[in-house]
Order: sequence, then structure tokens, then C-alpha cells
Amino acid sequence: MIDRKEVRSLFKSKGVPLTHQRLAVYEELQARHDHPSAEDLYEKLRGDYPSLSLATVYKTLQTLHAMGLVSRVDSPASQARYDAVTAVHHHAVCDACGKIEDVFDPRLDDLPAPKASGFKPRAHSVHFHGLCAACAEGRRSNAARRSHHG
Amino acid sequence: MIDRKEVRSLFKSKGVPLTHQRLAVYEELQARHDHPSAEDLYEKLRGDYPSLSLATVYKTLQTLHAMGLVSRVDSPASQARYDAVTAVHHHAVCDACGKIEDVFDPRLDDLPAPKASGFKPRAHSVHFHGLCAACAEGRRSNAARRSHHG
DNA sequence: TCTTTTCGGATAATAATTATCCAAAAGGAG
DNA sequence: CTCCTTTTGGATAATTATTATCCGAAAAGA
Repeated sequence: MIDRKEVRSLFKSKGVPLTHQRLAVYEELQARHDHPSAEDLYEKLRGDYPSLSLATVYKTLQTLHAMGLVSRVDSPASQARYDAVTAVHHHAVCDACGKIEDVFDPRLDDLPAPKASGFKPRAHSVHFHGLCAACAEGRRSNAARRSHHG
Repeated sequence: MIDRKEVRSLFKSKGVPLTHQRLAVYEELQARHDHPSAEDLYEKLRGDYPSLSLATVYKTLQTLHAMGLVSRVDSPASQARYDAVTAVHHHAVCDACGKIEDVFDPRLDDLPAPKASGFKPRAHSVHFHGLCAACAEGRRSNAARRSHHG
């Protein structure tokens, strides 16, 4: 758990101004574990900060994410991608160009199910994040696709 | 590989009309493995079907997905969700109500990396899909959240 | 407190996706 | 093959999530 004092010094060390809004968003996010959306946070916080803007929540989340204080759940992909291969397989997503490769590996198909919590799993998928061969090799040409695909 | 004849009988068995557009989208999706978006498919197919509409591609993909002929890559979540827990952990997503639970299990933290293809992995995450305790128990009340969250 | 820089709020803009409406094509019976 | 009924496809408006823009306001440091 990162307390307020640590947060303050972390912002200072990175030269990022710590505003009331940023602290409020971060502390709200720390206090709950239901993975709220920007909208959810906005609805909750506007009670305490009536002048708060939804755009500010979005910008703040980007800032916190860039600092590594929060993480995004699910994919940052803005477009849905489809696949005619419905057999169980996994994916490797290139962070640089957005390319998605199939990963077939039987060792990934049978993973330990979530314990406790009463969750009934039906399926799972593993997403690897990293760099595809082309981008790892330094060919930045592919990066253009990123802006195109989101 | 599902050939045209099988596709035709599958549609018939489910009572879903098989149109030229549906067949075209499905066969194009079968022919490639770059996980195209609706937009990508539209751009490609409009050469052969000049009257094709983007909305039709979207509707067709939904139809094919509902029939289990194609799968969606990445998350179907329409809103980004955030988390103040940045330690390595995984997620269990309820297909009924959209709730996302954290899954901590060290056995999931060290999985075999994708072989070949030259992909350089930096991180990975496992997404379980299924039903949360409340939904599995039959409480449908939560389903309302789904439409709210997307 | 004063100055400079960066941020926050309001709102317009953008991007992806879905809803709407009617002509048109699919499926089945004869 | 033709007719009839039902469901789809095309064009476009609408919706939703997110980002950009512009200017007053707050933060950081001296």
C-alpha cells in the first residue's frame, strides 16, 4: 500500500505536479477493487469535487498509468479484432505496432483455475505483451500501423 | 478447416439465412490470420462487393460470433477499467454481469513464453471467463450491470 | 507573494460501434 | 421458376468512449 506521503514524493521525484484531483482519483482507485472505469470514478468523486470534469478523470488516469501507479485491465485495443480460428489458442500482442499473433501451446491450455471466490471458469486466454520480431529488430516502419489500428 | 458446404449446412441447421455477404466475410476471415478488424474486412471486401456496407460487416461479425464460427480477440469490454494494484496478477471476468475479479496465483506468473516467431515477451496476463459467484448462483439481478458497463 | 508552468473545466471533435428505416434478397411452398 | 413471407443489407443517424482544444486557475519554486 502506497500512502499519501509516498505518493507525494513519487510525483515530486518525477517532476509531475500533484493536484487534488490526481490524489483523489488515485486514493479512490486504491480504496476499491472493482476495477472502475473513468466514468465510474467520475460519478463517485463528483460528490466530493462538484467541479470535477470527466475529461480530467481521463487525463488523470493516463497520467497515473504513465507513472506506473495504476494499471489498465483488459486490452487497450480500441478496435475489436476477429479470428476464424475458434480452437483454443492464445495471443502475443506487439506493444509497438499492435500486431496480434496466435500462440499455440498445449501447456497454456490447462491452467490452475481461480481459487475461492466462487467463480465458475468456462475458458481462459493468455495474452503476452512485448515486441514482435519486426519491432524488436528495430524496424520502426510497423509503428505506423499502430496509429491506424488504435 | 470448415468448407463452404459445411458452412451452408451449419447455417441451415441453425435456421440462419446464409447470404453472400456472410459467406464472403467468413471466407475472408478464414483465409487470413492477422486478426482483422471490421474496418479491415470492409476495406478488403468492398473491392469484390462494391455495395457492401460497413454496418453489414459489423452485423455479420456479430452473427458469426453468436454462431461460434469466429472468435473475438481481446476484450469485449467497451470501457477501459483501471486498477491501483500494479503487482502481477490476473483476472476473472464474469460473462453475465461484466464484473472483474483479481486472481492471485504464483503458478500463473511464470508461463512458457511463445516459441518461435521471434516475439520478445515482456509481460503476460491470464483472463478467465465464466460466471461469478452471484451469477452462477442464479441471481440474474446482476445482469443489469452488463448493459450499463457494455 | 510573485512568476512561470502546467493543469483543470467546458466543450467540440473523433473513432468505434449500434440503431433505424425501407428496399432487396433468402427460403420455402406450390 | 414464381409468389409470398421473413429476415437481411445498405445508407445514415445516433450513441458511446475517448481525446483534443482553449483559456482561466492552481501548483511549484524563489
